[in-house]
Order: sequence, then structure tokens, then C-alpha cells
Amino acid sequence: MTRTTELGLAAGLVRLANLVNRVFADVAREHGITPQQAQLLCKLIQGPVGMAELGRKLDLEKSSLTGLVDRAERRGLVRRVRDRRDRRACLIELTDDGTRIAFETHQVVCDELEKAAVEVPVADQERMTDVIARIAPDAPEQG
Amino acid sequence: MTRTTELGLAAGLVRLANLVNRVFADVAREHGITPQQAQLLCKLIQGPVGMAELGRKLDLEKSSLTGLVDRAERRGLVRRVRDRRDRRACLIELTDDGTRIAFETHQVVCDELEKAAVEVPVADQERMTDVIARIAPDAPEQG
DNA sequence: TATTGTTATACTCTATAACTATA
DNA sequence: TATAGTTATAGAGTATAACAATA
Repeated sequence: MTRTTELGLAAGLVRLANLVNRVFADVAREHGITPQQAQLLCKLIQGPVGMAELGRKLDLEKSSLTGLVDRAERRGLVRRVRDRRDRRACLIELTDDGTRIAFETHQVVCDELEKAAVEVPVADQERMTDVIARIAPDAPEQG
Repeated sequence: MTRTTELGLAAGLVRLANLVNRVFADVAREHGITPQQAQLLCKLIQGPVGMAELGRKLDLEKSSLTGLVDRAERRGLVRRVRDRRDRRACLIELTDDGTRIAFETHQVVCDELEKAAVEVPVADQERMTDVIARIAPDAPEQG
């Protein structure tokens, strides 16, 4: 009996979030970037994204994102390219260096999290994944 | 079929963490404090804690914690008290204001998270909580 | 010597408000 | 008018290194 009944669902979710945050911070640090930069890179893996949509994905004010992208650009992780269909807008895309770090970060984060769950039966893992899909809505993509 | 099979466990955990982070940020903002201050207050609900242990609980360098506590103290949320058994150490404890905000924050965060899971059958919630208890180790208490 | 905590310093992150340019 | 993004500013968060005091 490992007194699991004393942990509520909400408390468990908070604990889980702390674990994920810690893993993200550790992995980012190993790559010499900040957790926020790691989050940014991961959002760009599927292709260039405009500032507005990126702000929604990362839940950041546009000016906060400007700074985050500025610093990431200065480090050679991303670059701004013009959006041909809207001359106000720009698209943020990964550089080669950014792409490499993005994939490695994503991979290691997933590895670490799955390692943490290695003792959980696969059936339970799948059930949990299904439940998560219902609890946590997909990140806002198109606003 | 809501294409749940395309979501891996790790990706789900990250998504879940984002949800929790967002809830924490929203609730903190409603109380006029930062997410980090909210986290700090929640760690003090069970009683005064020394800086070293608090640093382990929050996964922060001691100097970072000094600043966090400084600002929380300036806002009247916590106070430093001397540790009678160790003259190097101090204990951080909640003020009345801090206690009120800590409980409200904790309550609202739990409410919001449980609301997000309201459509999940209770049996699945309990199963998930058990799985979480195995995945996410308890926060380091005694270091 | 090790531990507890602070200070000094340098960045990074974030929001609000005001702004420019384009739609 | 509305939207995309930047700039200016201020405050908060964080780490590293060096330090003081106590164990």
C-alpha cells in the first residue's frame, strides 16, 4: 500500500506539471538554452509560424514574444523571414542549429518522460493518454 | 473517434503541464501575484520552511530564492523568522494575507483542474491519479 | 570543512502602453 | 478600424560567483 488514495487528481496534475517543467529545464540547460527558448523551438518543428500564432501557442503577449525571438535569433536558433502574403507579418523559422537543438530537445524530453513512466503497464499508459486528450485541449493553432 | 491514438504519452504529459501552468498563471494573476509567488505560497501552507528546503522544493538556486522571498516579503505575503535551533538559518512563514491568498490560490487551481476533468469518469480519474503517483515522485521534502 | 543564507552582477522573461505599417 | 509586429519601460525571475556567519 503506497497510500496513493491520499493524492487528489488536481494535486497529482500539479505534481506532474512540476516534473515536466523540471525535465524541460534540465534538457534545455544541457543544450545551453533557456526553457522558454526550448519551448519556442519545439513549436517551430512543424514549420515556420507567424508571431501572432506563436504568441497564442506559447500564451505570451506579442511584445514578450518579440524579445524571446530577438534573443533566439541573436543566438542563431531562429530567423525572421518575410511573409509574402502579408507585408506586415513575418514568419519565424528554425535555423540549422535551431532545428538540431529542437529535435534533440524534443527527443530527450520525451525519452525522460517515458522513462519516468517505464514501470507503468502499457495498457495504463494508453488509457492515461486517452484521458489526457480529453482533459488538456490541443494548443490553440489557428487562434 | 477523436484520434487519440496519435497522441503519445510524453506529448500528452507536456500538454498537461502546459494546461497546469496556464491555470496557475491565470489564478495568480487574478490575485495580483506572479506564478512563482503562487508556487512559493503553496509550499508554505503546511507550515514554515527554511530557505534550503524551500529551494529544493521549488528547484531554485538559493540566491534566486532570496530574491523571490525578498519580493514576497515586500508585498506582505511572507516573513522571515529566526530558527531557534540554528542561528544561520531562518524560516519563511506566511503572513495572514499570504495565508489567505495561498489557500484561495490552491483552492481555485484545484477547482479549475478538476473542472477540466469533469467529463472523465471518476473511475478513470482515480486510476490516473494512481498512475501519476508512480510517475511523479513526491517533491523533495527533507532533501 | 560544510552548511545557511545574502550580495553583486548580468541576463532573461514578461507585461503594459504607445507606436508604425499594412490590411 | 483592425491586425501584425516593434519599441520603450519597468519589474520580476534566474544563475554564477564571492561572501559572511554559524555548525
